[in-house]
Amino acid sequence: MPDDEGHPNVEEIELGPVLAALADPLRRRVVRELAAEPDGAARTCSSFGLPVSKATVTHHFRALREAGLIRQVDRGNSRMASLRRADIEQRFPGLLGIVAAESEE
Amino acid sequence: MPDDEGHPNVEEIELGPVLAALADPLRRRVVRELAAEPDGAARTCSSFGLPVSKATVTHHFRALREAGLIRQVDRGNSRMASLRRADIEQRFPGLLGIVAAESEE
DNA sequence: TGACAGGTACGACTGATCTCGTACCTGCCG
DNA sequence: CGGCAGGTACGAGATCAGTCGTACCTGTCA
Repeated sequence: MPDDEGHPNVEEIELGPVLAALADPLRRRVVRELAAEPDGAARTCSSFGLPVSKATVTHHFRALREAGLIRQVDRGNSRMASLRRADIEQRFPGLLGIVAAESEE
Repeated sequence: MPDDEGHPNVEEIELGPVLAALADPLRRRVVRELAAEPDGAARTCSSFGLPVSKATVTHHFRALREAGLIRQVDRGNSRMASLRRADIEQRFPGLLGIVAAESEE
């Protein structure tokens, strides 16, 4: 099963890119908010209210998607992002919990 | 209790710098090798045989030290590095296990 | 149909990061 | 003492990452 539009499949998720993606505070915030929602929840990119331009938002979501942290699917007008919770938990158990436990600053 | 020579104390260890430090494969390798040794084990910087110059080795060990991942103490001629296992485990439980579980490539 | 909102693509700028060479300091040992 | 090995400091080069503006595409909705 090949990659679907830049989404690595589970066994292709590498620790290096994942940690690099999570090194950015804005991306960590996205993951944290998604982790706080019920499993499978999907939100639009713009619903996070990131304090950067649209182009930069796209850039950050691509980083998350290519690292394998989120899945993005087109739904009509927008593109919904959801956390790949089970996949990440399978590859790196506990990692999501560490990110989710970080407090806002 | 102030920082000791660039070593943050436990409550000052932040997730961002830690993840940024671990995003580099060379630094992850150092942490992995230290994690594989008995607790408290100390090794010289050069004993890891990193495939980079001395100056670059110093750079990477500073990144690890300032993130709070290792502790470096002068011992005569050399500077011994040891993993801050308990400190990291207290702040981010499971993180070391994730890094240690990564296989060589 | 036309306007608009959500996203993407591209190019550009800026600052950080990785890398190195060189110079230098400090113990150890012959 | 003199050399050497382990590390650091500094400066430089190259590459990468975060940011933006602009242009553009695509559904939705009045």
